[in-house]
Amino acid sequence: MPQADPDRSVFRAIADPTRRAILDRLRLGPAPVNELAAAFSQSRPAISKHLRILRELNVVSEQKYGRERLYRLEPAELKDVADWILPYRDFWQASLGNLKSYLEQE
Amino acid sequence: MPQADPDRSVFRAIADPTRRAILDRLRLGPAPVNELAAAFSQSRPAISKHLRILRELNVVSEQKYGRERLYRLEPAELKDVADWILPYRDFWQASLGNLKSYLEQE
DNA sequence: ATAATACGTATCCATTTGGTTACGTATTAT
DNA sequence: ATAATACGTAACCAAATGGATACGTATTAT
Repeated sequence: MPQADPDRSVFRAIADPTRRAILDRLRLGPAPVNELAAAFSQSRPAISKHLRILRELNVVSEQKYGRERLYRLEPAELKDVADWILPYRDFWQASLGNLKSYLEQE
Repeated sequence: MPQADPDRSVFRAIADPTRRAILDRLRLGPAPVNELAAAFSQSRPAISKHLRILRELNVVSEQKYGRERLYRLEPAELKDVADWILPYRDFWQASLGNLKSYLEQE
């Protein structure tokens, strides 16, 4: 039984590098699909599919303006990622601390 | 031409919920494979495959102790996730701020 | 020496993923 | 009215993913 429940979390949204790049672009401000697609060496429908996933996982929202669709960053769900990663912070800070004291031994 | 370059980033490591759970467990301390596998309703080889991916993406390390393999969290790569998510923080804080002032208008 | 344990790996399989081209539709330009 | 633009979606496809079972090997227990 391969995979009963497909992952609906925001982690799937950011798993793909193209989708991360789209989000990075949207951080600068809303953009229509064509502008987003122009930045990648992929077909526009491919970008549309990525946008659909981002939409369904509520990481972006869409607004119709004439024949364009403005895509806008909806960062609320991304907070889940930040929340998940947070407890790990102590670990790499500890490691960096160890490295620091190791270097200072020289 | 579907996908020239497979994603080797840490984002792939944390894309799968089982792997995130493994990492969460390892935050409490190193563990042998059987203990990790016991926590999931998956076969041990399935967990071994997840561990291999986590190993290859340098999110965990393996150390042989007798016939056991101790897996340990290696959080350095996870910092990339934290670094990536960081700039988005301003956005959801802004949204929460807006909500707050909206509520205070009442 | 033999059996049991703790793994990793090989093989196989169904599903998902991420891409493509072809096409349909709403909106704007001519 | 007709053409062009800006999309979304459908159909299709190869590769990747995540699972299972079967098996091999090193280590420990008997």
